[in-house]
Amino acid sequence: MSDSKKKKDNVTLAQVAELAGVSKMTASRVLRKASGFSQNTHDRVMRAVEELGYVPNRLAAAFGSDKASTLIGVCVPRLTSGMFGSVLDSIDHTLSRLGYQTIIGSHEQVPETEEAWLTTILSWRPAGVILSGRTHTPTVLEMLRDQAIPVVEIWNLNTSPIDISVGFNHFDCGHEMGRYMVSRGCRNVAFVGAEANTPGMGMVRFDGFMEALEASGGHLATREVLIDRPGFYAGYYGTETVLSRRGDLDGIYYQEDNMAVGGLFYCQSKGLSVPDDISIAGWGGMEVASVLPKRLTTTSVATQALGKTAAEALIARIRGEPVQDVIVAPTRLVPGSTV
Amino acid sequence: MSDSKKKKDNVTLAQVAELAGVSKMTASRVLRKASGFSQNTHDRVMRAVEELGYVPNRLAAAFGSDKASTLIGVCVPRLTSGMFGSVLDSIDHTLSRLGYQTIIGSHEQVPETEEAWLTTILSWRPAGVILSGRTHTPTVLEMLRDQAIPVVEIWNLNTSPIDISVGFNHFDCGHEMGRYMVSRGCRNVAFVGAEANTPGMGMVRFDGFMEALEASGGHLATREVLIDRPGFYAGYYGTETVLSRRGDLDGIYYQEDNMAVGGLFYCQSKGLSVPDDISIAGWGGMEVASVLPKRLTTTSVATQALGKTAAEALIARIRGEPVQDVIVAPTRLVPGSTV
DNA sequence: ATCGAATAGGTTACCGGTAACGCAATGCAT
DNA sequence: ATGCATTGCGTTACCGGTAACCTATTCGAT
Repeated sequence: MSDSKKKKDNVTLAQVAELAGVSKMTASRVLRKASGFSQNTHDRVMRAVEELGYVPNRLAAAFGSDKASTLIGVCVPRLTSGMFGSVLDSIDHTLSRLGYQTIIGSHEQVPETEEAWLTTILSWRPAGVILSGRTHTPTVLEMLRDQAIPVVEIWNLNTSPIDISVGFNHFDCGHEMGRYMVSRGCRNVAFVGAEANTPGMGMVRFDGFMEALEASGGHLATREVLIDRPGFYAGYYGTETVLSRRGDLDGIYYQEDNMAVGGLFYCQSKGLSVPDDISIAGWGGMEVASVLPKRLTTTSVATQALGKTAAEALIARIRGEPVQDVIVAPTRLVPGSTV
Repeated sequence: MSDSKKKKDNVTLAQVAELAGVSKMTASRVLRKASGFSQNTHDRVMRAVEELGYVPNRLAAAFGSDKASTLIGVCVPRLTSGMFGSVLDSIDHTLSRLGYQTIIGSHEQVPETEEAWLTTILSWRPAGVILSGRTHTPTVLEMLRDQAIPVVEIWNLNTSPIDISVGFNHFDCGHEMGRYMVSRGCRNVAFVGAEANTPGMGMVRFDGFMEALEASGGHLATREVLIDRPGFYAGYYGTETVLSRRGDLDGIYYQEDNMAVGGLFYCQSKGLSVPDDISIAGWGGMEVASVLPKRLTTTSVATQALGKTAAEALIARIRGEPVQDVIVAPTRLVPGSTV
């Protein structure tokens, strides 16, 4: 149908302009919906675009103007996690709806990996970046300052953000769960976490948890933070460890739900009754928590809302609209039947 | 420390060249590790880069040469799935290691969404794209042909790919599981799937499963394909449906593991014994399958290998190295204790 | 009728790299 | 000593848009 050979030479704006009988600049104005053209001109340009099958070259646009970039860098701890997957999904949908494209990266909780990623991404002159966590290398801070680029830090609440922060209050999550577990009769509890070498926000929840325990009469009997990534396995084996260490536990708080589920199955395999013999609580409100024979007691977190809010805040800042600097994404303790 | 003001004017290659006492072109050659410079020149340029803190502008490079783009577009069905998350993670790591950046998108199994994404992405003149599934709109095919851009289709095996295909043999997966279930005594089985409106590869597995059933003496009693996305919930309620429809089932094959786990819990809640009363099998080899009280019978699939292979094949093609057109990623039936 | 502002559109220069080409100096075989 | 290939490096043009600036027309108000 079309006259495409091996590799069709891309149609340029100049060709569109020529066919429409206007200058490049006018065609550019029409396509960017800027002002300064008549309805008649608009129609002629659009017809030419249609006829030639013009595909704009954003590379050229972004290069020529440095305001025209619609690239957003997003760096999360890992892509394999359902939680971050959900956040990323939400970010990408929102950005895409607003006309931006997402370049991703994962830092695996290592600040130097984030730095390497940022160095590369900045060479694409993105319109903004979304980082996660609040641990950044000095170089990262310096680069972001030098580029004066909009930044959103997500996941954790950060009261003095680089630019904008949208996150959960992990401390409060842990605190609330601590109080709840004590109120349900837990006295001798353990914490099971993961990623000991590169602690993420799980440790902040632990801090809140500890504070609540101490304030309300509970006691941290032991804790086990595995080197592995959080997940079912880690929860399973972490539970084995803490139980073998202390036989008198009456509750375990896990870094997140998958670990809690792993723990739940471990307890089940040992004939321990939950919550009669031992209570179990997680964090995240992952889907699996709700189809278990016993609904897992957990903190449900709004990952979709977090992503959407973060993306919208970033674009608002890019467009120069007013934005709140610190936004707390909602979390909610959901009592199940495991505490 | 540095003299950064509000917004540091970016250091350009010209400044680097001037400081090194060479021409822009020579500096460019050094940085691209092209040939045509002496060791002495190389050192001087590198010292100038160091001193000025030069950050290359890939936008300009990619724009000026159209061979220099290191942007790769990757479009998956969804980002929230652990399986696709794992593939994406693997792709991103591999691309990053090879010096490329990943722009993502998700199409939710709707070809038109993929088309819209591709249109946008092509305006960035990427070095290549990775798509998933084999359902593409005619416009997508035309655009890819016109741009003559390297393409890898992942996830499903495709014997006549647009360019390169790296995928699982879903048909064989289903076929193998069908034979296995019959060999373990299943006769009257059901299939529970998801995404009825936009079927993905789960349906191909079903086709293979059916063929095996018919060939080996089994019988498909009923099937339920939910509108929802695959997941624990969908599996739970899908199981309720097929069991209420047919009380005489002795086996259920699920589109994937999370659904199977949901089904397992449903059976458990109804006092059905697995596998004595009913057998359950999934697909995917997700982590949760191995910490369950009963190890789920499933097909383990190499998502990491799939991603890595796909990324490597794409880059090889971009670099003009020889590549196999059709690559099958390994899958393996893993007997558990649920069949 | 006159004037200033608003509107429509063109011209020029430039963003920061890279490809293509050219040329001098060097090395090596005859 | 001569011829020729190789190496090292500079010059020029260009990629495809956009910003900044400028001109000509139109229009309403005085």
